[in-house]
Formats: sequence, structure tokens, C-alpha cells
Amino acid sequence: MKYDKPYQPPVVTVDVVIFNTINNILHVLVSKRAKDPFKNQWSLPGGYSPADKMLIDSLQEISLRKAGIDIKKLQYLEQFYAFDSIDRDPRGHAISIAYFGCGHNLELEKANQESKFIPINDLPKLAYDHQEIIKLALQKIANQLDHSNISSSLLPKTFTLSQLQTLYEQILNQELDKRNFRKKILKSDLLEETGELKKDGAHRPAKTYYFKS
Amino acid sequence: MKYDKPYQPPVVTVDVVIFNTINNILHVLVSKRAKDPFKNQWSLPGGYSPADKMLIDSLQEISLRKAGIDIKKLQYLEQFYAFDSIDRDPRGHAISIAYFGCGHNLELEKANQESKFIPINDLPKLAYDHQEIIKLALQKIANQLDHSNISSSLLPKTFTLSQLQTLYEQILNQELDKRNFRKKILKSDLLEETGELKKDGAHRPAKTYYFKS
DNA sequence: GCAAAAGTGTTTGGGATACACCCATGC
DNA sequence: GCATGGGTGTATCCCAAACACTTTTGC
Repeated sequence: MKYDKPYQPPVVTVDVVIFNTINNILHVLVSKRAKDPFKNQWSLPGGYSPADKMLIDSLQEISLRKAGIDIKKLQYLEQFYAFDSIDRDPRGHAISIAYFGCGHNLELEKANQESKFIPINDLPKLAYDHQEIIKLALQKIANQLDHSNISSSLLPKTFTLSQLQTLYEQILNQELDKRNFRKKILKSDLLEETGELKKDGAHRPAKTYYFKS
Repeated sequence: MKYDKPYQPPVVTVDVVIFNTINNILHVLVSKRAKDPFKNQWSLPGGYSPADKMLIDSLQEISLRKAGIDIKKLQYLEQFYAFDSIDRDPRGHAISIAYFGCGHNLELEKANQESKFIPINDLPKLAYDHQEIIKLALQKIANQLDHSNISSSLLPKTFTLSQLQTLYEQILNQELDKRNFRKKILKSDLLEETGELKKDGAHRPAKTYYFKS
């Protein structure tokens, strides 16, 4: 090292994109910022990660405190990128390690108007570069859809093929052919029939399935 | 924030996996550590990233100073993961933001015995979790091979199809069928013939190609 | 002529796509 | 009976995989 002065580490923050399905609609958790910069604007839950903590533990504490969400209860959580643009925080350079998590029918610990789930197709302008972060998170999920069972984290334990297809369509942002979709999914051999039917209104009941393994 | 004391940021390091093809063999740049921990062991180039610098600028300075490599001259560079295990550095918790870069016939600015390129199939035990970092970097490249022209960064401007195939085989760590490989590559329409032939010993000369666009 | 790498086609199977109608239910 | 979403089959195309011999050169 050639530093004359003691090493001065950079500001490190963690941010998280929480995806949550409610009534088969994919939502993202956002929090209203209490302070400047971007006071009163919506943003992803996040905050500073201090020296004595692992990133994931900082994220746990921050997301619970600021947004009322317990990330330990998520069925899926993954770190996916470190955002580092010099101008992403108007206060000065800050590194943000971004995570995304997935769940179904998640609820906030203490309901408040400062945090809520918003449908991904109905998001307002967000603070910082958080719009970009969500976009990248969605891309990462889309890339994993066919090679993992990440979709199970966004569904109830048992579900119909239509529910699964609706989820795929939202993540991939395109409509899928029902017959082709069902053929592909059933051939992949990841699902098992429960034998139960789900009645859901004035139409034929649907078979329900669960993820094997 | 609920911190009573001023915010104390964590130690942040940057590490880089430099891939370099020499005589069609894929190499990785390693540096011998000058100090404990892991003194005299081989490791990836890397070091502390201070508050006043962007990660990429720290990396530039460190890799030039410690390993004699100028990452600005790389044809490709990508940040791919933040390693955060609590026990990855025996001195205490440190976050490492990992990058990988690609080049062809790269040379070190000042030749020294403390840094060198080693074939990926001939790597010694490395310090820290650097073996894992290289493994993940290779996976990331493999995932991009068919959806980007990242392979162009690991080849000379003009090259033969056999050179390209050898590169694929090393990255994917599997042998490929020559006819099927050539069909796939040529159909993808990314390459253009130069019209020149490359003579390379006691055998038939090979057509050479370059990447379009 | 012989060693060494370049170059070349066909067959087959499986997955992706396109496409339209009947079924079970609640009201 | 009608509106609503659940459920099903076939034909086509393209891509992936398997597979062996001829060509050109240096020595």
C-alpha cells in the first residue's frame, strides 16, 4: 500500500428489491424517504452498511426497521450487483450492493404508509437509480426462470398452471401460448399434481400442483 | 439511522481476474503476495479501495502498481460479484468487489517475477477464496459466450475457426464437434472472412476471420 | 509418403412455434 | 344459456447432436 494516511474506506450501502405476488400480480416493495436527498420520494429499502456487519446482516436490520420486512423469511434472496456510479448519490460517492428477494403474500411487520408493495407495472418515479436496479433485478430473475425453481418462491405451495403462466408472463414481460407453456412445464418434470382442484369462480376448476424436491 | 456514533464504513477491496490468451492457451494473471496474510502465496491482483475513488479507478491503480497490468487497455472488463463471507480474510471482515477482464497477448508493464500469467489448467493453490472467484468468473464468461462477442476480446483481430473453437473449449471445459461448431458459428453471421490464409506449420493453411461490427 | 491440422454434409431427434376448440362451473 | 377461465393435440421448422473422410501443406 502506498497510502500515507490510514486507509479510509468508502460509504457502502445495501439496497433490496423485494418481489411479492399478491393476487397473482407481481409487486415491488418501496419506501417513502424520510430525509433528503429525495425526501418524500419512493425508493427501494436500503441504507448504510457499517464496518462491523456483513452486508446481509445490515440489510436484515435496515429492511426490518425502515420497511417492516423480515428478509430472513423470504423464500429466496440473492445479491446481484454493486452499483458504483459516481453520481448516483447527490451527497457523494457511495457504493450500493443490491439484492433481490422473492416471496408470496408477504406482509409488512408494522403496517405504515411509508412502505408498501406496488405492482411492477404501476411504479412511480423512484429516487436515485432505483428504477435501473429494479430493471436489472427483473432481468436476472428472467434469466434464471428456466434454469431454477425460483418461481416457486413467488407462488403459494400449491398453485395452478395458469398462476404459474401469469407469473412467467409478468417476469418475461410477454404473453405466452397456453398449450406450449403447459407442455414445456410438464415435460420438465419439476411439478407434481396434488390431486386437488382449485375452484375460483364461474368457470371450470383447475388442477393444482406443487414443486418437487 | 439509529447509529449513535458516526457511520463507520467497512473495508472494501477490489480483485480482478485477468484472462489472457497466449498461444491459444487461456491464462490468468496472478501476483505473489508481498505481505501476510498469505505471504508469498499466489493471489489475484487486488487491494483496498478508498473513499475518494470509484472502484474501477482503485482497480486501475492497484493492478498497474501491483501487477503491472493496465486494465484500461483491456478489450473487456466487467464487475461480476461482491464477495462478503465473514471469514474470507483472516484479518477481519472485508468486502471484495470482483471484476474480470479479457485480453489477448497481454503483457505486463514491467516484467517481474512477482506477477505472471498461468494457464487456467495449471493454477496453484491461491490465497483467500480466489480459486472460487476465478471459477465464478469463468462461469460468467461461459454464460455470455453465445450471447455476446466477448470471445473477440480473447482473440487477435483475425483468427481461424480452430482458434475460436479452442477458446470455446477451454471456457466451457468440454470438447466440441468441429463440424457442428463451425456450422453454428458461421450461421450466427457474426464473422466475416478476411480472404487471407494463415499458414501455421506442416498442414493445410486455414481461412481467417474477424468479428463484424 | 506421411504426419498434422483444415475443411466439409447428412441424418436424426427433440424442442420451439403456431394454431382452435371443447369442458366444467356459477350465476 | 352464457360468460369465464381450464384444459387439450397436431403439424412444422429449426437447432443440436452424432458421425468420417478428403484436402493441403511441410518435411
